[in-house]
Amino acid sequence: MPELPDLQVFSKNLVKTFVGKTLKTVSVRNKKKLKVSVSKLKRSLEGQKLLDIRRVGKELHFEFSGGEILGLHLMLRGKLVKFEVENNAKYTIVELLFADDTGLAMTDFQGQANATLNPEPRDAPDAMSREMNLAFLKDQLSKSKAIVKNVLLDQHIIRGIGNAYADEILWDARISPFSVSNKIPEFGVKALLRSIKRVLQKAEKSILKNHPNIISGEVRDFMLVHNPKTESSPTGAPIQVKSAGSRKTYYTREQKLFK
DNA sequence: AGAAATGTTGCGCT
DNA sequence: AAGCGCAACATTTC
Repeated sequence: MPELPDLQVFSKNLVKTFVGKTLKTVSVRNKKKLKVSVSKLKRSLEGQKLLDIRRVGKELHFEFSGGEILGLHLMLRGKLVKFEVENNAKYTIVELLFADDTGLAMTDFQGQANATLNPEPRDAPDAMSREMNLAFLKDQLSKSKAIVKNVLLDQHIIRGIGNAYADEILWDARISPFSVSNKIPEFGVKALLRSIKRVLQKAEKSILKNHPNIISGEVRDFMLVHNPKTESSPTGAPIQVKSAGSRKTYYTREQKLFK
């Protein structure tokens, strides 16, 4: 559910509540997606101090004093819930209980949200990182015949952009989501890069301002085109919708189609 | 009360 | 063979 800007704000808010605390117990209520044994997870993390929480792509990384990292991925419907002493949330996947009896649970009624111990570092740069620059984007687009929206969404190429923000970014850059990646000229790639950074940065600021303590859910009321309640873009063009499965692409004729 | 929404994986088709 | 489209995940929330 949440996308990069939401997760970025969650990580900041979680830092305020939990960093510096010592983990008393980690409990796994649903181990379908857990790739290590529960005993190894407990051995690695329990008794360790939480040093930092960072967003990496669409994951949240909890860094502990022993050097181990717990990665949480909320997938489509995962939620984070704070609790005291006892976690009564339904559909809990994992729960962290700290020494002061405050805790954090990750829940998901679909059972898709997952936890990883020491997630593998990936080559693909985070959308907000310095490595995500013009040279990189140009290179990636030049070697792909896929439509540009699919490149933005491909977590093996760029980490962190989801369906809704991909539409917002492409509208901001005035590039059609159906443009063929290797046909986009340099000025288009530049615009796209600027829009990636601008749209994500603006969204993060807005979420932080309007939902200063949020650690769950998603905020998308400010979205300009990826928004079923809106009929036209700020510049007056009717918004078109194309469905692919259950996911939708929102766009307008203002966006240039390179093919 | 029925539709809609988000991400990832894996499979089949072109 | 790269790239697309779909199904599955299974319940909540609007």
